[in-house]
Amino acid sequence: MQTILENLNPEQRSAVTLPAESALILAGAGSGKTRVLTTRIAWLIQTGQISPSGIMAVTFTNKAAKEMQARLSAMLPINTRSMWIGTFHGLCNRLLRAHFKDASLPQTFQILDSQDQLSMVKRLMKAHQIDDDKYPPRSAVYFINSAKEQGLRADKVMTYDPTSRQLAEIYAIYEQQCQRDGVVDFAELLLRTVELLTVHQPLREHYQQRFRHILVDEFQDTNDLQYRWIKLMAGSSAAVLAVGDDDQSIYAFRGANVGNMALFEREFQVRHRIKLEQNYRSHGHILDTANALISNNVDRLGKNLRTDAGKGELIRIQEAGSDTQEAHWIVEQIKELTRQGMANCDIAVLYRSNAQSRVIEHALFSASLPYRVYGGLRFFERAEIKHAIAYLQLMDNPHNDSAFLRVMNFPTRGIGAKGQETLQDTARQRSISLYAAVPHLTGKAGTTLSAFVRLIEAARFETQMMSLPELVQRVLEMSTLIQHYQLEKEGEDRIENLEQLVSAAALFLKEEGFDPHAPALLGPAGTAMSAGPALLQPGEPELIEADAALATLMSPLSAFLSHASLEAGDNQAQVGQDALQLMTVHSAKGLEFDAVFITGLEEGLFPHENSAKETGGVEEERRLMYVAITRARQRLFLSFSQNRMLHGQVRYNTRSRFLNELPDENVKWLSPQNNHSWFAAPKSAWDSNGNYSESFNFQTRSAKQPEHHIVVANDHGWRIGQNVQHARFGEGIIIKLEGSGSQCRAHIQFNRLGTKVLDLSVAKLEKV
DNA sequence: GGAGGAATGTTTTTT
DNA sequence: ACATTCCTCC
Repeated sequence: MQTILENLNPEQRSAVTLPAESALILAGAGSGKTRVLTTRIAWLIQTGQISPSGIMAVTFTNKAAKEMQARLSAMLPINTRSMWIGTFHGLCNRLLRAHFKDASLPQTFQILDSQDQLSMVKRLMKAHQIDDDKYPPRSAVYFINSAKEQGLRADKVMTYDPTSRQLAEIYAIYEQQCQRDGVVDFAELLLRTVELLTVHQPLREHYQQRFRHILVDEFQDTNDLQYRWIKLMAGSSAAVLAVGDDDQSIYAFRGANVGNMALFEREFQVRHRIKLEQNYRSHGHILDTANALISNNVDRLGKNLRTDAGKGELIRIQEAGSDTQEAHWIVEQIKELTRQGMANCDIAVLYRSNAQSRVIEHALFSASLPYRVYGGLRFFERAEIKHAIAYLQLMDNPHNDSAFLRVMNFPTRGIGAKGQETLQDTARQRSISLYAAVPHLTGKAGTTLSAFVRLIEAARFETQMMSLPELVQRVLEMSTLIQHYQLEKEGEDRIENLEQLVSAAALFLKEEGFDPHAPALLGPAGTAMSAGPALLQPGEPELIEADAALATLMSPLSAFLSHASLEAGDNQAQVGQDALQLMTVHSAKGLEFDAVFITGLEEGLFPHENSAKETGGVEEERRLMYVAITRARQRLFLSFSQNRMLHGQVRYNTRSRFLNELPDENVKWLSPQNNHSWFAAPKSAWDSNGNYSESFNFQTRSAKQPEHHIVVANDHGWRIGQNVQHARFGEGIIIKLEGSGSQCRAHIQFNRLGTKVLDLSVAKLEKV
């Protein structure tokens, strides 16, 4: 035991050896958070306080869960597969599989990913003749997901105007359809589990007694529903160890609620709050900079990183004339770093939004520097893979209409739009799935669709004794997907991907501990999995607890399909041996590099202009900047550009307010500072709530701008952030200016009427 | 059913 | 600017 506690600093050690009660660990960037989490688990087991089955550890990403498992098995000779370590969604999936009857789900329920969810909503809106201009499907999806995150079903959503009533109606229709199809979306996995545990006392008490220790990673990123789930699983006696960093909360835009940290302290009667402030990653100048920047935020739980490493190099700041020049400067700096012996893969170029990568990529490519861009399509999101998966889904659960629609005519088999419509009408009239509606059709559509149904049935019959990889292989043949892509001009890659699906299936079996030869369609007891209608009677209280191993809960096929939805696979970007790393600041969270470039530090870009409209938006941007800075171990380079091409137009931006928040003694300006009073925002103009600062950016239509010439005065005298009064619209604030000369428009956020775009030569505005 | 042109919407992202 | 999706026409 001594060994695992060795080399921990006092803070880490006290976190690892906390008594069995709930506690909050404020883990700063680079403070050894994962190490503390895994060592805590190992210590609990090794000291005999708990058996592995009494522990649950929750993360947000599969990557984090895997890393935790890997580190644990390196520390302890235990089988981590049998432990409850996983993502929120993965663990809820397990619970629902074990108690599908009590959750009113079919045994083979399937998981919709975001794409599927959106197309389902689109489809339903069309079928119910709901105007998708007035109610964009995206916002309907957003409405549904946020309602679910608040724990609200369609009949419980507050409606106060025609719009919300319509959205609630869409939600209700969607909910019904999901239940009929036997599918659940991501939010539903959580909500179903929360409802199940709320309603089902014996089940709830069972798990509350089982898990004596619950550990939650990245607690600042939890949403309200996830918090409720943790609370239900913990009950009154489990010890919850919440690990997080409020300064790294950058996901409020998708429902994360930092407030959960404070709420947790109150509701779980937390007596121990431990701060991990010793940083093992960055040199002094970098940390000082990060600390100074983040101190501009109010309402922090409070934390200051320190390091034993030396001050290191000053942070370099470069002002470029244009985005192209910025990219060239980056190339030069990278060349110098690699000349000094730094590996490409230890250097990262970060940006606020993906659109910025293009120019940088171009410069790197021209300089023949190897790079890898993160983000983009992942394996299971590729169209050809989604098609193959849809066939597999139909074999597992033929009532999945989304899957049916995706492939009933792919590859094309002569089922036109009309036939599809007839089928959908029939199904809707009878309240049955498309699959079940096929026998009711007559005519040509009926014949071709029956053939399709027979294909699925034949596939099920033929493969009933096959292992999963064999089954996948056979389905690729029977569906004629491979054949189809062979005829396509550029189908090579797609065929390669489809073949990779077979090996992905084999790898999956191995990783999850399935018998590699077990029939893929049969459930754990060797029984056929029921793909029956979703309307199941709640069974008797079943206290057969969910085993952590998927192999005991699902057929290999069902398990593989959940895996495909829950873990979309790697971003299969350019895989270079020793490549530079390009990514957004968001995706850099949790990573670290010897040298980091943070680019595009301009008002409107970083902080992003949209953030000014949201409450706390600029604070979140500042945390994002904090995350970016703390990725760097030795060298940090910051850059901004006087103009850049965005959305096909040249934009003129002022430098980011964040640059001015960095202490002079930690930075070195490489370019002479441009100090036009209206060009660089004076320090005094910033407001830590961030609502506002002096800056301007406006767009012009001229296609080619001289690269270094930038000074275009805002001749109309208006500034972003100016409070204004309009005769009809009342008071507001200018949030954006565009155009120049006589064609200048201002975007104004009015206090009462929302945002309007006004022509400055026409509108009568007064400064307030 | 597929090619090709118009319309559209561009912050961040995991599950 | 550029990618994606929609829509029309053969």
